[in-house]
Amino acid sequence: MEKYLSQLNEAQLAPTLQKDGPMIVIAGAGSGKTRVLTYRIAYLMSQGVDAFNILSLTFTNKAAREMKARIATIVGESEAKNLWMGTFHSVFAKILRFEADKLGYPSNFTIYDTQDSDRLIASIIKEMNLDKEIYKTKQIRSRISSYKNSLITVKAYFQNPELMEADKMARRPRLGEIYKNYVDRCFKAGVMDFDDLLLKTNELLTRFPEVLAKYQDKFRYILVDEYQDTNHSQYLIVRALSDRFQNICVVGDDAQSIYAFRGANINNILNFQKDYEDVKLFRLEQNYRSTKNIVNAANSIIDKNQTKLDKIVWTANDEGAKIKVNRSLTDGDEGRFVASSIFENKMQNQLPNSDFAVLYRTNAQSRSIEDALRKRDIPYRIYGGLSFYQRKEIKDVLSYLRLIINPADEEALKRVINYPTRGIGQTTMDRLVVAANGYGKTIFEVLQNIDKVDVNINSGARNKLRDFTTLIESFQVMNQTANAFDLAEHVTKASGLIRELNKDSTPEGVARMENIEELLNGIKDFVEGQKEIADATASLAEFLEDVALATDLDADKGDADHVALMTIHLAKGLEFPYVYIVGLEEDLFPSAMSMGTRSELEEERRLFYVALTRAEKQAYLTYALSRYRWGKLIDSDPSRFIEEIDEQYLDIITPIEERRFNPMLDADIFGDPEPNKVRFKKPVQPTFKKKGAPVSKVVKKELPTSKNLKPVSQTKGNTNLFDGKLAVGNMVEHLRFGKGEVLKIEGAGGDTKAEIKFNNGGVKKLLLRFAKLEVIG
DNA sequence: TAGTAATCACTTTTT
DNA sequence: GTGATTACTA
Repeated sequence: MEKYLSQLNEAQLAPTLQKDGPMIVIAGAGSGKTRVLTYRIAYLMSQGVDAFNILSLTFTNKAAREMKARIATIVGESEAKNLWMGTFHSVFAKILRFEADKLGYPSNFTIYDTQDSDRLIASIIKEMNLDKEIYKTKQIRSRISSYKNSLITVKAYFQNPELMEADKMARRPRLGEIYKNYVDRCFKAGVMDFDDLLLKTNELLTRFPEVLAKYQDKFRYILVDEYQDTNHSQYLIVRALSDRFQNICVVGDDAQSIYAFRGANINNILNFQKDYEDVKLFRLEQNYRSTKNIVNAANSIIDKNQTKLDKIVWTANDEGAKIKVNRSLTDGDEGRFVASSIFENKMQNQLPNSDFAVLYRTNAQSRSIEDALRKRDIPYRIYGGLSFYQRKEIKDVLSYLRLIINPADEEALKRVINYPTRGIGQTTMDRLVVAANGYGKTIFEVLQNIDKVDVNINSGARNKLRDFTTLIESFQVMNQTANAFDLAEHVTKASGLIRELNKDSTPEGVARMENIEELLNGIKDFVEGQKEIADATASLAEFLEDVALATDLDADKGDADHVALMTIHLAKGLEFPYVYIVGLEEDLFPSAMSMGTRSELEEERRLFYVALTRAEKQAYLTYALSRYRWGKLIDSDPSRFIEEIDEQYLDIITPIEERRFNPMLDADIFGDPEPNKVRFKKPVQPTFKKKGAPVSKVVKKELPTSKNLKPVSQTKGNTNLFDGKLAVGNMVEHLRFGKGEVLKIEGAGGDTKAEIKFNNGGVKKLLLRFAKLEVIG
């Protein structure tokens, strides 16, 4: 232990050795807080505290795993294993599973993700015959979510005239009813959503004093990381559990509070000292991560915020290079700048790809960066966005598995009952829902008694329903004996999922197939790791829980060498030698939706602070003068955040100036006489004739108004794919090159080349890649 | 009911 | 620029 403690500086050592009592560590960015947490836990154990009595709540499961591994090297694997470590959601899901019967839930409850919640809310709104223009699913979901996070139950809602009045004013008087129906349906389905995992934990701890006492006694030492991002519900859990022994250690940085939108309450950290008696306060202010330039620049930004704790972050590191600021014409140029800059830095300094990260405000921004990196053959990985487990094909498999574990799971059932198609249509489904609601039973129970219940379903459909029920029941039988992997593999085959996917030989279809294989491999790994657990049901349920609560970062195997692309939110807690913060434009960052109030803007500013402090050696800030947003080219101004940085830390590659028409900069690369006008205000949706027409037959048609082309398939939304790849519909807006004639098309698939003669006389050679066109000649 | 085409809704961030 | 939903047709 001694030799580890000697690695800490004085400021880090003090909180590490503070064994008992309430304490708060205000830890500036890059000040080694993870190290303090890790060593503090190891120290506690060396002082005789039993690992079983320590609860450590982290922000991601990955962080928990890494910390645990580190502790294991100090105190030994077998002891470290006994620590309770993980996110709030995963730790309390485990406890809830154990105590489920007290709250009337089955211990095999399944978890609804946001998409499941949305679908359920949408169907409730439909069943209630409400106007979906007024009752917007996502808005309703977010209302319900914030009620839950503030511990406003349905009952509390109806006892609170103010809330009801507020919803009435918002023209949604029946929101309470939707809330009630939603909660009832989840309960009946034996399902919890993300917020329930916290809400129900609170309910458990308040309603059952003996349960509270049990866990208070168990978790004698509690540590909470990223305390600035806890919401009210989490706050109450921590308070309740730590109430008896008061051995509570919270770590955080108010300057990095960036989750207010999901209910995080910055006051939790600001007021911690008022919540407990004799709170010891520690500050970690020395930054070990970044250069002086970066640290000072970051300080100069956060200074603009009014709400903050006193803290001076400093560093003894080198001065370092100034922060480079780059302006581009378009988002495409911005991507190319980032890619070539990464390329140059890599070459000059012989660096691995993993030294680089590109951070952005919104997931949608990844595309232009991706395209540019791909062109330069720089390996990258996108984190977040649509995570692996949210992909359609994966959710389909998981839904089968969920249904096996918990046949009451309504959303899982709705998802798979007719996929692959079995002739069970919307009408049948609607009647089943009506029957289930009428009998107060779950849909699956209705299915199991389909011959005894009174439903208006003809015998053909009945047979199909019976087949489906039998199929699921056979899976359930298999689940009694088989392990999760064998079962899952059997399910993908017996359900017809594999057959369905095999029909699709497009690259996307193949990718979906590979994803399923990857999922099966994941289950296999999980099973191997769970060998000691005899109960197969428990292990499948546990796998599903892990999956439901996994973050995209958790899935990172960390082996491949790639550039990381992610939102700033996801980058919290990470660090990279080279960081590119892109899209620094007004309305994008700060987001147009967060400029209404000072507190919103301050949160955006903290977000920028987080982004900048990820960089160790060099930071780049980039912005574009115009950018494609929701398919249209939009002009943009540089972000105010760039100007807020003290100039002395910046190296402006391109001057910051207001966006004005500038013939030098704005000259249209396609020779468009009216460069500032978007030619086609509304994209013309070409309609096509004759399916599967060979390329050679149709290339002479006029773009984009041609009525004579026929897309081979519509694989995604309104992207009309022509002969696999040519996106005629997109071409109109994307290149705004006006009408023209296709002279020649060479090749097919991802590398199709097309030569197009435009009506203004120009001839361009285009490369079609990933349903996008790029000018190559 | 299944399959295809058109339209909608989204873009703030996530457990 | 795209996935999801809805509308239409066979």
